[in-house]
Amino acid sequence: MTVSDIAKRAGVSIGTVDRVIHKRGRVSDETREKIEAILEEGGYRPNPLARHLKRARPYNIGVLMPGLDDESHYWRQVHQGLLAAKRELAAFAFDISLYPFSRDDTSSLERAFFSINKAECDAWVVAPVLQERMSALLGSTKAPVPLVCIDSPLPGAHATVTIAQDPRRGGVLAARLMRLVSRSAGPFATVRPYAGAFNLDERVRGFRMALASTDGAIANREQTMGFSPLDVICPALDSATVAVLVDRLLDEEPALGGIFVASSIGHLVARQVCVRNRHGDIPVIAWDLVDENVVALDTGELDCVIAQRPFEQGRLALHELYRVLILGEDVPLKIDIPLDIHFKENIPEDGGMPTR
Amino acid sequence: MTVSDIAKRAGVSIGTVDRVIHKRGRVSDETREKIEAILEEGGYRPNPLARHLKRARPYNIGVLMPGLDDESHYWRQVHQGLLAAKRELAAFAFDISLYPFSRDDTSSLERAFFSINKAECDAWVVAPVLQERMSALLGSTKAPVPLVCIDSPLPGAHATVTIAQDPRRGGVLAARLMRLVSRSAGPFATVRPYAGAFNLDERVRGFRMALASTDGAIANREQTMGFSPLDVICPALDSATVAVLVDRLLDEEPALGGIFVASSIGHLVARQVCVRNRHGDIPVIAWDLVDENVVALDTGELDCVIAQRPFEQGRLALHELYRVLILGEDVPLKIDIPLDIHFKENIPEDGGMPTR
DNA sequence: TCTCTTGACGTGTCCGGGCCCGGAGGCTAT
DNA sequence: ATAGCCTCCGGGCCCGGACACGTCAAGAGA
Repeated sequence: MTVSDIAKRAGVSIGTVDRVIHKRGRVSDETREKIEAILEEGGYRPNPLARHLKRARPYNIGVLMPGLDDESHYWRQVHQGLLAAKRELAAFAFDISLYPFSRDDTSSLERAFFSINKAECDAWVVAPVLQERMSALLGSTKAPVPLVCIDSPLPGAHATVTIAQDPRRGGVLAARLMRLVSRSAGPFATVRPYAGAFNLDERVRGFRMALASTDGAIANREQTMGFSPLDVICPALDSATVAVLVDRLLDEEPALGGIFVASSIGHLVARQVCVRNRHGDIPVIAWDLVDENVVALDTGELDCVIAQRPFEQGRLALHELYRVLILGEDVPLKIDIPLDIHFKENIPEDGGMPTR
Repeated sequence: MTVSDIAKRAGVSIGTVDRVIHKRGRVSDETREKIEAILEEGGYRPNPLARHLKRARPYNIGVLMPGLDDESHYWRQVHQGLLAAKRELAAFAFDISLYPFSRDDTSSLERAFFSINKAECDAWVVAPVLQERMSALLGSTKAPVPLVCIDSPLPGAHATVTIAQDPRRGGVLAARLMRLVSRSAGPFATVRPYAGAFNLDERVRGFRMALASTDGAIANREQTMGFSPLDVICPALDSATVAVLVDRLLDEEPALGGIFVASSIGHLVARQVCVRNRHGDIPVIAWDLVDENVVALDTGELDCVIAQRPFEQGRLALHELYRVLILGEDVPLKIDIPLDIHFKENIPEDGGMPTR
C-alpha cells in the first residue's frame, strides 16, 4: 500500500493523496473523503525508509539526567545504552545531546532544564531524580515533544513512556535475600544517601514492610521510637563519612544481622564492615552493578546486588522514541524493568553492557 | 559520503562507482583503484535505507529449533523475541520461517534440516539441541549464509554469532543458591530430562563441582560408587513418571537437602515434593521461567528459578542478522546471556516478554 | 577500409514519500 | 472584456542506491 497505489485507486494524483495525508488542505471535501476512506480501509502506513530518506535534519534527542561521572558512573551505563540504540538504528539519524545536572545541586538542574528547553529537541529523555523540582519544571512547561521517563516515574508530567522498576517490590526482594544470606534473625539496617528520593524511599519501605510482616517485634520497636536508628541517611558519599556512620551503627546495634544499602554506595559500607571484622556475620546487600560494586561482589565483601539494567533502560528509551517519531506507533505507557539479582557467581561478563 | 560525492571526487559517473562497490567488473584497473582509494579514505558506508528501498524481496530467515509447544512452550518465548525484533525492524522486511523438530525424534530433525536447506533462506537461526546430530548435518553442508546459534554453541559450525549462557557457571550459581535456600548440609540431588545434552550436562557438572569444593564427603561417596543415585535422568516428562522418580529419590535418600532440576520440568518435581509433604525441608531450584514454573514459583512450591532470557535471545538473533545482512557490519562472535535469578519476589510482570 | 566485437563508462529509471511550483478553471471587480 | 484572485489538483524534483541499458571508443578481423 503506497501513495501511488492509493492515487491510482482514487483516480487522482500522488500530490493530492499527499495533501490529504498531511492535512495540507487545498483538496475538495469530496476528493478528501474518498481518499481518507481508501487510507482507512487499506490501513496505510508510510514507509519509514522512504520517509526518512528525504529528511536531512537528524532527530535531536535531549537527555536530562545526572552527569556521567555521578553516582559511580551509573548514568554512564544509561548513556551507553542510548548510544547502542543509536548504533542499532544507524539507518536513521539520531543525535543525542546530554544536559547533565548534579543531584546535590538544584540550581544545576534549573540550568540544565533551561538549556534543554532552549535547544528545541525532537524528544526528551528525562531521569526524574529530584522529583519535586523536576515535576515543577516539567509541569509548568508541558513538553511539546515526546517525553520518556527513565529510572522512575514523574507524576503529572504525562510521559509518553515510563521505563522503570517497581522499587517497593525491590525492597521486598531485598528482604527475602537478606533472610537468605543472613544467619541472624535481625535486626537489619538500611542505608541510603538521600531521604526524599522516590526510588530509595520506596526500596527501604518495601524492605521494612516485608520484614515487619515476619518480624513484629522490630516493627514495634521502631514504631515506639518514632524513628529508626537502623535507617541511616548518609549526608556525604565519601568513604570517611560512610565509615563513621557504619562504625556508629555497629557499636549501637551489636546484634545487627545485615545491612541493606538501597543505592550504589554499598561497596563503601561493605568495606567498613570488613574493616571492623564483622564481614562474616553482617552481610551487605546493595543496589546497582556499578564498577565498585562489581569489584566488591567479586572479592566477596558484598554478598548480593540488585540491579536495574541501566544499559537496557537507555537502549529502550531511544527505541521507544524511534517507534514514536519514525514509525508513528502507539507505545506502551509503562515498561517494567525486572529486578536482577547478582551474586558473585553470576556477575555478567560484560557488566550488562554488550560490546556493540 | 554518498556515491555521487565519490563519483564527483573521482571524476567519474555514479554508475562506475556502483560497479566498483559491487565488484561487477567492467571498470579499468586505474579507475577502480582510484575509486577504491576514495572509498577507503572516506569510510564509505552505503545508506541502509536507500539500499533497502529498492529491494523488493524480503529477507527470509529460517529458524531451526524445537516446536513452539515443546518443553512447556520455552521455544515460543524465543519465537516471540524474533517477532518483536521483526516489528522493531519493520522498516526492513524480514520473513521468519520456522522449521520445527522434536528433541525426542532425530528423524524429525533430519526432515526439518532438509526443508530449511531447500528453502534458500538468507540466514539461519539454529538452536543446536541434539548437538551431535546437528553438528553432523551442519558440518556436512556448511551453510553458505549467515548462521546464528542460540541457546548453546555448536562446535565446528563456524557460526556468525553464538548467543548463549555459560551453563557450567549456571550450575555453580545453582549450588550457591541451594546452599542459601536449604537449611541442610546435603546431600543434594540433580534431575534432568536428558543425558548427553550439552547445556544440561554442564549445569549438573557445575553444580557438582561447586558442591564438591565445599563438601568432599559427598564427592567421595559418588566417586566410590562410580555413579550417583542423586543424579536422576528422567526418561519421560509426564507427571506420573516424574512422581515415581521423586518418590524413589526421597525414599532412598531420607536426608536429602534439596533438588536442582537443570531444565524446565522443575514444577513437576516440586509438585511431587509437596505431595510427599517434604516441601519445608527439600527446596527445589529449577531452570527457565516457563509458565508452569512461574506458577510454581508464585505458589511457593518452587523456591528459585534460574533463567536465560529466551525472548531476548530471539530478539538479539534477528538484530545481529540485521547488522550482518543490512548494515554489513562485523558482529561479535559470542554474546553472553546473563544468568537471571528469580524468586517469588521478582517474577517479571510480563514474564520477560514485553508487550510490544 | 569497413564492419563487428569488446571494454569502459555514462544515463535513465525505479523505489516511496515529502514538498513545491504552477496550471486550469471559476469567480469577482474594474 | 480582462485583470486579478482563489480553489483544486497534476507534475515534477529530491533523497541515495541498484541495476538495466545505451554509447562511444579502440582494436580485431574480413
